[in-house]
Amino acid sequence: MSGVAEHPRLGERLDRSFYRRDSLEVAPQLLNKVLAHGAVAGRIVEVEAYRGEADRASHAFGGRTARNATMFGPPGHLYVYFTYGMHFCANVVCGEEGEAMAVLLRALAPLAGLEEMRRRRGSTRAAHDLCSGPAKLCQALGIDRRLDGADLVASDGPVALLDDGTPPPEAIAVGPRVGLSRRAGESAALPWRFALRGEPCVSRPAPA
DNA sequence: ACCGGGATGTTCT
DNA sequence: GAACATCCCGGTG
Repeated sequence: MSGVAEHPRLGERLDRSFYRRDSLEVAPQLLNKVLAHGAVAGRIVEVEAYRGEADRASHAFGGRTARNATMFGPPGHLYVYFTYGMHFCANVVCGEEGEAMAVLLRALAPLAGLEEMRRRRGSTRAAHDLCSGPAKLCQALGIDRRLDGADLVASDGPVALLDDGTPPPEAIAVGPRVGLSRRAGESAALPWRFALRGEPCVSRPAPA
């Protein structure tokens, strides 16, 4: 049974065709969409595009492995990975199967289930800090490795990406991706991070 | 405000 | 053994 079905007013699921495009095109269009896991949901305010085996910053660089298998699969699925010994991060798989394109979800503005978020994240936290980072939002929504590969399009999928009718953002801040290391090389400077301008829930201040 | 280090374990060299 | 698409807390200015 899907928890999302208990809250149909949050919006309508995006369909497969939404994801079947270059991650650079999908990324800015994910802003203002809604990510929901059960009764807990937030509006997407910050994302980053990763673009397949040629992208030195991507987990897909160097080809398919056990960890990144979901990225090489069909679009419209969730790629969840574990990092730094304690955190999970979530991506949306884009493009065509085998292209290994994805969009990292970096921050949400909390919409529903704030009590549950606070219980998972720690009760002393301000609302704007519940989902203001890629690992924070996974913790707040209860997303972990069990949800790697979850289908975002299937009506009974445990995680949903929804359009709730909010219009596309008027002002999008664009800048370099966050947290990349030496291996990323020159691609670390590419402006593939997108955020809502003036949004308090982003993981760090929007670039100029 | 900024900066540094520790937590913690999976993945890849 | 090193690196890691991070986060949190405690130091200093």
